[in-house]
Amino acid sequence: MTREPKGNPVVLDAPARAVLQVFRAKAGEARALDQSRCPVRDVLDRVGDKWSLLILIALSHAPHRFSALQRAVGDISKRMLTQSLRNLERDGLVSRQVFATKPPSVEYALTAMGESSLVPVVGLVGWASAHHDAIRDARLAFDAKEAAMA
Amino acid sequence: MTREPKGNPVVLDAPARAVLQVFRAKAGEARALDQSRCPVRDVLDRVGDKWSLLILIALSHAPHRFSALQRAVGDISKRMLTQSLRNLERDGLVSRQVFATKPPSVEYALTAMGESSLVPVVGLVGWASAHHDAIRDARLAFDAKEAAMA
DNA sequence: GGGCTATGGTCTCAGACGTAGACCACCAAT
DNA sequence: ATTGGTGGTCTACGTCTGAGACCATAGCCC
Repeated sequence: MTREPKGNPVVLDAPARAVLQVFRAKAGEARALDQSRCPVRDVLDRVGDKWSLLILIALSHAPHRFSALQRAVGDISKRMLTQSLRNLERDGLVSRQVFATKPPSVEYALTAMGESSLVPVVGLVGWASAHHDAIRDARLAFDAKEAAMA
Repeated sequence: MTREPKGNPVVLDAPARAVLQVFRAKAGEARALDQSRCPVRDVLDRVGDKWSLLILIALSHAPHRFSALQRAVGDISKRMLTQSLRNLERDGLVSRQVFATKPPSVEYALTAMGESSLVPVVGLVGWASAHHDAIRDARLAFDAKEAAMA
């Protein structure tokens, strides 16, 4: 026992499993070849970045200028906004265009690739919003159990 | 020009856009109500964590013991592994089971919710692996342009 | 003119956070 | 007795983040 095969149905469909297999293969191969230079992992690092997703989502609505973007995201510092935008621009997800107005303004917009990244992102957001109640409950239960321990 | 409406076709389908709308609504409402306590955002924080995704993916193959997990992920420190596992467990994505063997062993496995999280995760991984060539090229181009500036 | 706004950033500094590695207690095999 | 393997914790160090000052420029108001 303690090892009973769980009865819950497989959640992943065939294409999802296929993608996972591809990922495992790439991860393994990359690790074998060149430790820590797995391409999928570094892309994930960027997408997984706290601010990048938020910026992408803000830009999904419309192009934004620097300070409009800062206001849209809410609690991001200029420093991190600059840095995240640089990374996003470097990765080709966001375009930067300077307008030679008196105080020069800069407009950031999603590129085609940036827009395409929204597809998996909304998947994630959808999952998150579908499960955040369950997660909150799990956290409460966990914290209660932990408090009981102490 | 510099402002021509881009001709690229809309990438998001209707359900995706709907999810995005929901996210924007939640984000806005949460920010209005209680700055920085947006539920979607904190779930995203966890999923977006560098190690959580890797752990989830490792566990998707089979349950792992602590040190097996560390070997599977590769370059994670015990400290971060412990911490990430605690968070994942707290959120109800991963279960922890202790076996009273002579050196007690601990087995971590995905819960049903953890498995369900793989669906959006593979979406992300799929996107990443589909685009990492383009991203690598974009980075090269960006770095070259930057070097030319200097 | 002096101060205020707003533009897009950069710079600095303190503090939070991640990492590597030692260490612990236990047991089996050598 | 040493070595290795179990799951962690603890500490010391270094990196990264966030808040805010600062820059140059051009209105605007008084």
